[in-house]
Amino acid sequence: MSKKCKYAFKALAHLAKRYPDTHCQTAEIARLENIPRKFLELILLDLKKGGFVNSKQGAGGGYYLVKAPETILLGEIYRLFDGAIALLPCVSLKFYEKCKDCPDEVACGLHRVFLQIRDQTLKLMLQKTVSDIL
Amino acid sequence: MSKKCKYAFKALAHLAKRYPDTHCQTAEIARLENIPRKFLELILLDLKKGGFVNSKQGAGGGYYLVKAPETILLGEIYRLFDGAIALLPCVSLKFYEKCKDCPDEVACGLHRVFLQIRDQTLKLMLQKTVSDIL
DNA sequence: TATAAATTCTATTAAATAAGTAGGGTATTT
DNA sequence: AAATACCCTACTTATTTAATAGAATTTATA
Repeated sequence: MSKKCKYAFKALAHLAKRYPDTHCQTAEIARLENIPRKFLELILLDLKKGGFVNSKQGAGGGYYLVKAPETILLGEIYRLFDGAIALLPCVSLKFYEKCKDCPDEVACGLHRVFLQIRDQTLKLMLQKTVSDIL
Repeated sequence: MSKKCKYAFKALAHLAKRYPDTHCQTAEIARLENIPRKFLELILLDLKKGGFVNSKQGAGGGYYLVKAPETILLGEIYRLFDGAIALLPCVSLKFYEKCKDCPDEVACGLHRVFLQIRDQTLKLMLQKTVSDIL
């Protein structure tokens, strides 16, 4: 997992603690969660584009969760920042790509095993939510 | 998974088909498995250093498995080429690193979830062997 | 014993990705 | 009007990935 993705999880967890009452500023999140401030700004912007958070500009503004913490699946966030959950593109659901070197996917033993691994990882990632990491 | 690691799996599977009778040359493996030849050479060298294959130099030489296919765990190979199986360094068994930004690992919600994911991935990776990808 | 075949070793390279940093623009409150 | 805080684009630096190149070494065999 990239640091960007990890920081995103931590930022969401931070916002979840305040949900739904109030909002937080990037400077506060950055300080309390030990995330470089300018880097965090980019991350929160991505989370906003993804529809997970919203913001208020100007003095006294800040970020807040749009959805309840228990409705934000960890897998969705992972995909937003790091792409495929699968270890091989040919077993990916959302980022599928055919292997150039593999003539027959159905007969491929690697495909079979890493599909199993993807299945169980995906199951947990789509079952666990932001409220599970508080 | 890096291509290097995927190619390593495919090369091992190729050698496993001949085990224990005969050996294969890199040129043959490269051609039949669609792997760049010179790249494959480096990979086989790493597998040799890792103790999984052995080689015979000179005309008529080649590579062959040292261990039976069913004793080569996919997780070992993965670690040799791509390092940690875990998605976070702080939940890695063999490549553990403390998170600089996290004050308390035990209380960390991310740690908890990604430890679960690591556990189930590790279980499959150390249970499946080269003979499972033939 | 020369030659061809095959592995071994070292170095280099091009492209992509990761992890930030910088600086100004825009909106809002006081 | 000034301060605050998000918004946006660009840039940088280091690392990793996926090879490629070429020569050295070893071995079988003709």
